Amino acid sequence: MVSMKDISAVCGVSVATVSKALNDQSDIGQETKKRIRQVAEEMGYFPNTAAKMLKTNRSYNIGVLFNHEDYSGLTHDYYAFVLDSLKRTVEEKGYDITFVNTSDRRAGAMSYLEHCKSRGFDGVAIVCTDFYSPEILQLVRGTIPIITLDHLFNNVCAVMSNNVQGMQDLLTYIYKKGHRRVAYIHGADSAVTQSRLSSFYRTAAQLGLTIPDEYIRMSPYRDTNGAYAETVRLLELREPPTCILYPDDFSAFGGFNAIQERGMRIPDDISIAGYDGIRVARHIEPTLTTLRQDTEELGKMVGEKLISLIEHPKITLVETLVVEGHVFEGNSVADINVKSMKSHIR
Amino acid sequence: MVSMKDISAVCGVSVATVSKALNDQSDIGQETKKRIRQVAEEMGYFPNTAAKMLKTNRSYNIGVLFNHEDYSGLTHDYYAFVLDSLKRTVEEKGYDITFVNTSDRRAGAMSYLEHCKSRGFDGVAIVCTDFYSPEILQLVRGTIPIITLDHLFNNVCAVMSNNVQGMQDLLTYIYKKGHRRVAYIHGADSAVTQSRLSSFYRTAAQLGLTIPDEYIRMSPYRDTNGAYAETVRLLELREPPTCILYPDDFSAFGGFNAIQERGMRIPDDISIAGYDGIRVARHIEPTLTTLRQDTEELGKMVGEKLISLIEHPKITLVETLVVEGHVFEGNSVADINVKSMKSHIR
DNA sequence: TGGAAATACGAAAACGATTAAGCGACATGC
DNA sequence: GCATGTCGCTTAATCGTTTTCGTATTTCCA
Repeated sequence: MVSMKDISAVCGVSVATVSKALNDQSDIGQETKKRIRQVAEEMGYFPNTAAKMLKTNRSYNIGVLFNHEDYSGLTHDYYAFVLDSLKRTVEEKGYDITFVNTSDRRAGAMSYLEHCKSRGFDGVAIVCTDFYSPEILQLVRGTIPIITLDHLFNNVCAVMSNNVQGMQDLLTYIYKKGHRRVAYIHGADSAVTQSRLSSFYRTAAQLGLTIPDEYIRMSPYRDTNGAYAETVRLLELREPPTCILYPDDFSAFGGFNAIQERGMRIPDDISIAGYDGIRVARHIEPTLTTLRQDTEELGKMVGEKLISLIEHPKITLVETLVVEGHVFEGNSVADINVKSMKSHIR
Repeated sequence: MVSMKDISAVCGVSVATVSKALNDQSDIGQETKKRIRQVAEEMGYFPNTAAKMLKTNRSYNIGVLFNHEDYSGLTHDYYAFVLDSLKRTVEEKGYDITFVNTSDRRAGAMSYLEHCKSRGFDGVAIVCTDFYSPEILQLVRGTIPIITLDHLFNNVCAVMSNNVQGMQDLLTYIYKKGHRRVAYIHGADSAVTQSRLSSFYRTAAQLGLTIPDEYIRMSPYRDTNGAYAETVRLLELREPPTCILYPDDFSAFGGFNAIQERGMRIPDDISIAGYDGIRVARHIEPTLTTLRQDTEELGKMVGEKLISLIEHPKITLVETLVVEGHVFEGNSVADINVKSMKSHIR
């Protein structure tokens, strides 16, 4: 690898001058600068990142924390799309992305925070993990700029998909379609689940819906079998719902199957709705009505805010950025309004 | 950050000694080593990766090349699962993963190879990209250990999903189910496509199947609309196929919809099969018969071979590792054997 | 007991960059 | 005419490690 020393030798100047020329510093002659840059170009020079890091304490490298263990991480459409958008956003600004090592559990391995400091990450995006683990707490309390996705820590920047508004929009949409008996199979306990669930209750109350307790069930996220089982139980009620909400689109497929196996049709006999807006939901028949989260925007926000935190720490607000989703209108929710029936007839 | 110098001061030894103690070198006393290690632990020491890299030319960092532009990259189930497995594999061995920056197209930005050298990657896994681009060629010809997924370069290690065997197994399975009129909508031209297509023809010949030209169609990977359109054309043939193979599971959904919209049922009226074995294929009804690629094994192979290439360059063979997939038997392919009809009746 | 070998440690150079301080030459101001 | 300022460059220190080589001390054996 050609270094500044090599260039300085060729140009007959000191390495300091080369450094200044390449970094566009002020105290250098136009002529010299031009010549040095040209020679550097010809010799195929590129900087040694390690040396630069050592001296400047800047890595132009961002850590991304993705935990697999209990979470689906990378293989979850939602996170994959957010990461994809995040990657493009920061790469365009000259940053690279490195995963925070979460699998090295050998003796003497470093904690997340230590690992991040050791690698010299300029900032860390915590995307998908157990936010209550001690290691994560240590990390967010450290001195590295941090941003979280879909979780709030005190005094830490966060990007959140608006689950409250999302659930409200989705339920309101369903209400407007004429549904009055709406069941909600929610996911396992988490901040996200709580937002959605309380929004569900509040919106139902505002709309004047009464939700019997047996309409509220739990099934872990992305567990099609669980969703299947809960769907069966809902269908067996004396007064079954006319519409079922699922924790996510994936779970909705479980419900989908339970319903079809009993010879019922969607949406004619019963309506369903998912959450997330994963691709395949738009490509099956009937297309799934769901709350589509804006993963492109979420990833972009995470990246831009984190870089702002890194580059302008003083003037960057510690705040929570909220990204809106929107109802994706598939055809899994039937319109059962009397009004609309009439209009159909007319 | 506490450095070796700090530790040396506390212990009253030189930094050289500290370095040796922490790196388990030979020429150091047992007593001193123990003491230094203990102090290091107490002071919360961890190494400065940049300094270490600078000195040793080892980064314990692996570059992963994922291009989004025309390829679905991260958001493609297949690649996401491979990456997930790769990540776990290398992290357990103490390596981190950094994406090769493919989005920085600003003036003066580095080529892939320069970027990799600049970051000091110990090795690079080329997972998903346009393998024919000049930048990629420059990269594989460089001096960094390289491994590719699903593409062969001369003198470069590769991990391949066995597309030849896979297609053979899939078609044979379908044949055994009694199908004699099998259509294949293949993906856009690539090494993978060619393997599958030639395997399809060869297997068909071996089985004594005659495949009319109009049964072979093209639709880009993961293009549901394209698959939809081609399916319609196949269904409109004077003698339509009894089974249609798709480029991938996602495309199969396009066919799925085309078929259902025409009031035909799967598999009673027509059979379909996908390729890849993405999750959702197992969770819709009818479950999709497909060739499931072993993403877990693929990612593991990529990681292990690359690390072997890095750590034992002399004794590591430059070879192509082939990973077998297997037919996932859903219920989208009907058994139309006379024999089995009989056995049904019996 | 003397000398060779083994052992434990330190001094210093190096990796490739950045940057503060300094220095000569020349122009400017009063 | 002398202090002052500006420009363009060099010198040298520094970031935190690793590693070579040298040296002092101990051990071992003839």
